[in-house]
Order: sequence, then structure tokens, then C-alpha cells
Amino acid sequence: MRENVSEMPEYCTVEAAMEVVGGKWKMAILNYLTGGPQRFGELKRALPSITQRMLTRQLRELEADGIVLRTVYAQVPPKVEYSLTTIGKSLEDILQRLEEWGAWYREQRRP
Amino acid sequence: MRENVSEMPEYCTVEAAMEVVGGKWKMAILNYLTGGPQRFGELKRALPSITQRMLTRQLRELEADGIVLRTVYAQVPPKVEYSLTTIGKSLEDILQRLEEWGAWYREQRRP
DNA sequence: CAGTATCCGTTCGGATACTG
DNA sequence: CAGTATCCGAACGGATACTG
Repeated sequence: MRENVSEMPEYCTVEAAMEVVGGKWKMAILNYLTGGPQRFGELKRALPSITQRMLTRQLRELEADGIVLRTVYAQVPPKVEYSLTTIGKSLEDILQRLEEWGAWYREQRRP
Repeated sequence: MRENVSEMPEYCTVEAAMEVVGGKWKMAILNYLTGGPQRFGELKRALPSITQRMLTRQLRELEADGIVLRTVYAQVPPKVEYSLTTIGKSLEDILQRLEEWGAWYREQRRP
């Protein structure tokens, strides 16, 4: 046990991480962005069950947290691309493992 | 593109994973369980900001999903231990990386 | 000790309609 | 195309009291 709370061994570091990437759709969104920049509509099609509103909100939060970069092209019709920032790219390893784990877990539960 | 949706490349595998471990506290709980079996009260102290009710609920969900094992000892006063199942242990690698990432992310955001 | 039960306010998330 | 606006129910979260 340490005296200083801020120095506690692993004091809710996982908690802190989940505040950033713990949103219901965030990991899935980020996973698709590992394939390179994606437009809003592409993400919408990739995640059929997310609503437009939720996609917008989760993307805005990820942007505010420095994970995702939003690039607006001055065109008509509008074109907006979302991509991973350097910080976002540092999650790629975790995302891949999560994806593998998810596939494996499904098999385990369906014997 | 494949014809069969159920065979789609990575169709929401990450989504499926997050349905299981995406709860607000689940990753943090699991992270503490990597240190070995923990009693209810130990987990409560480890996660000071979770309420008793929420801890109970998240543990029950993890148990139902086969991630956590709940062992009740027939004693007075009661003793209940929570531990990772084999499936739960398969998350240890991800949990460690998530913890490392969380610590690193904090530094990045506080320059 | 390890919960359950109840109440209640806040936040999250979904459905639908509309717009520059 | 890439969003907003509005409404609403579900889930989250806190406080408090009670129990085997």
C-alpha cells in the first residue's frame, strides 16, 4: 500500500481507459478506422445497428478525446472523413486482440 | 463482400466483445480479478467509486456470461469469492494492455 | 459480510423527422 | 452526404434502509 493515492499501483487506470473507449460503439468504430480513413456513411453502413445520432455523438467524443481526427472537405455534397490520430493508432493492437477474442468467445459460447 | 451476412469478415466481432465486457466497470473489475480471487468487499474497496448495487449487478452479468465464477462459502459471516473462469483468464492479455494504454494516455493528455 | 429493496434524478441510447 | 432536432424509454448511479 502506498501513502499517496495518485501513486497507487493501478488506480483505476483501466477505468480511465474505459471512460475514453468504453462507449457502446467506440471500439467497433475505432476498429473500422484501423482500415484507414472512413467517411460518415461508410461507418454507418459498417455498423448497421447504430443510429445516425449515436454515430455522430460517439465520433464527436472520440474527437474531443484526441482519438479521432475529423476532416471536412469543402465540397458539395459535403464530404467528411474520420481517421485515427497518433493516439488513436496506439489502440490498434488492443483492437485487434479484442476482435480476435470476440470471435473466439462466440465459439466458446456456441458448442 | 460476401453473400452471407453471418460470414461477413469481421461483422461486429468487436461489438460482440463489448457487449460482454463493455459495461462501465467490467474491465476494471476483471483487471482486479487477474490478481487472483477476490471477495466482494475487496473489490468494493478497490473500486471506491462504484456503488454496492452496481458492483453486484456487473458481477452477476459477468457470471452469466461465463467470465467470472462466483464461489459461496457456507460460513457465518458469509464469504463470497469472485474469480476468473478459463474464458475470463483469456482476457488477461487485453486487460494488461488496456491498463498500460490508460496510463500512457493520461500522460499524453497532461503535458 | 454480502448482499436486496426502494426511490429517484441523470445520462445513455433509439426512433423518427427534418436540413444545409 | 452528413448531419440536427425532438421525444421517449432504458440504463446508470446515488442515498438510504433492511437482512440471512
